[in-house]
Amino acid sequence: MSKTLQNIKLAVDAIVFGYQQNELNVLLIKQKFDGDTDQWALPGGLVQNEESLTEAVNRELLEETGIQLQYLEQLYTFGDQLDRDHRGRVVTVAYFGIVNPKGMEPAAGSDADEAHWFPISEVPILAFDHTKILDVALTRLQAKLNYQPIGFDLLDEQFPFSDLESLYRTILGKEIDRRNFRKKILSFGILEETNEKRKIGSGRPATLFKFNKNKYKELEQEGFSFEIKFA
Amino acid sequence: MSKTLQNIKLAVDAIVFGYQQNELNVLLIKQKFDGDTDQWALPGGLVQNEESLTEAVNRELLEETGIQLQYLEQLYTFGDQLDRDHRGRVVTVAYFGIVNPKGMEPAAGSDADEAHWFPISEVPILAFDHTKILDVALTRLQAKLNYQPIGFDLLDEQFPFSDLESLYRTILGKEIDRRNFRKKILSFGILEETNEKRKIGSGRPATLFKFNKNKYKELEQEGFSFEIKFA
DNA sequence: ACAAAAGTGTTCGCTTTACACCCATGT
DNA sequence: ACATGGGTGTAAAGCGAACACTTTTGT
Repeated sequence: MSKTLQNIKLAVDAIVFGYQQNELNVLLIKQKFDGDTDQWALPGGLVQNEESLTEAVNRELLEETGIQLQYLEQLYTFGDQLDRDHRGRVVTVAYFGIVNPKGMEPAAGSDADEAHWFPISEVPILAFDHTKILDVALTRLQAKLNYQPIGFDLLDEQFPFSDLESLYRTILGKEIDRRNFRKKILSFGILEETNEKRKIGSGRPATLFKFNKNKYKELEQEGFSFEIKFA
Repeated sequence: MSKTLQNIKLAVDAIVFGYQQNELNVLLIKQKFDGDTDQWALPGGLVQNEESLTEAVNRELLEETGIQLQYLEQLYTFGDQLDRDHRGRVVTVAYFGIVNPKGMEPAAGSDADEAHWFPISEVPILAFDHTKILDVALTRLQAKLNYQPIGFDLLDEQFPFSDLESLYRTILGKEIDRRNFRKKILSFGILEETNEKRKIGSGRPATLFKFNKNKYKELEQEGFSFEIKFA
């Protein structure tokens, strides 16, 4: 076994989802290439020698978009397509995160010309294999919605029930029964009713709820599991 | 942004589970280090420049143990612990697979002194962070058992129902109700009853079943999902 | 005849589903 | 008064959980 020197670069990419105006959005940057046409891409870049993968992805995200997240989850490592990056062989570890984009306006950094939220339905063709990566992330997001209370991270701290409903409807792309949905979620006991109401134009004002994270963690420890099924 | 040359090595590791004599086993190799004490480790090694990750892990597995699998699934990429390998910074992509060890006796290759099946309960302390990796893989295996028909890959082509029962009991580490389990599995319609029976010593001979993979794929396409719950 | 393993149904409670009308506010 | 979105209950069906005796073989 003669060993030639390994010449593989290791990168990280971040898929950050946000939810705004009844639409699922994803954070993209405009890549500046020397002498190449600009293209939109997921934020990300090469891992540095002395940083962990988690550090790398958080750093890249901050540098390129100005956004910081509390939590990014490892999604998948893409390294089977040898020519996925024309600059040489690059294996990338993709992370995904979700955030309420309110007050999270991206500020372009040094690596990127621009950083923007794109509604999922309007995502342009992406650089490298990022379209595929986004697709994998989206599938994971949809799956997680059913067994983890991630919906709350995408909403404001206080939200009317209808926001949660339409979030599920939007991301899963199916209709859900309002009554059954509300009953189910409330039965978990992880939502707190506030005294505030939201009025928007006409219609009855909605009671605002907030997610009780401590209660959720407590229940989780007792073996409770968040789970929503839709036929 | 001054770029220093990236000096990170990329490796793959394989966690291969087998089921034998009512015990879950895992495939390990004895690592030969020059001037270092021998240690048991997961099969794996550095990715070569011109091969995909999947190719790499299959190649390493074949070289080190003589075993070939049809399917290895990506588990997780371990790269947050900078000193996980004392030979320098190594990020490893772990894959896991399951196999019926019958007729899969490991043959040690050039990289490894020996390769052996170890019952999970008797796994020694492993090299690097392989103990942790194995732990992650085990958790995943237990989870998958409940929503994918992987149990059948661990058994002989034809098996009595009791084998499947004890496989679940062993891997999940809990008791299961024989009647309910059988009812549930049979209700999926993915098992075929054969005309053969197995007798072992005393006791009523057991009808042998076989897994109908085509039927399963068909049903899956129609939206059917294999799912077993135990309280 | 006894020991050993395989095979088999029913009942109860809970969860899921389907479904339609009234309430509070703005215009 | 009407339009708009919020809020609510019940019945039927399906699923999961609990549970014990009979059958077939070897010794």
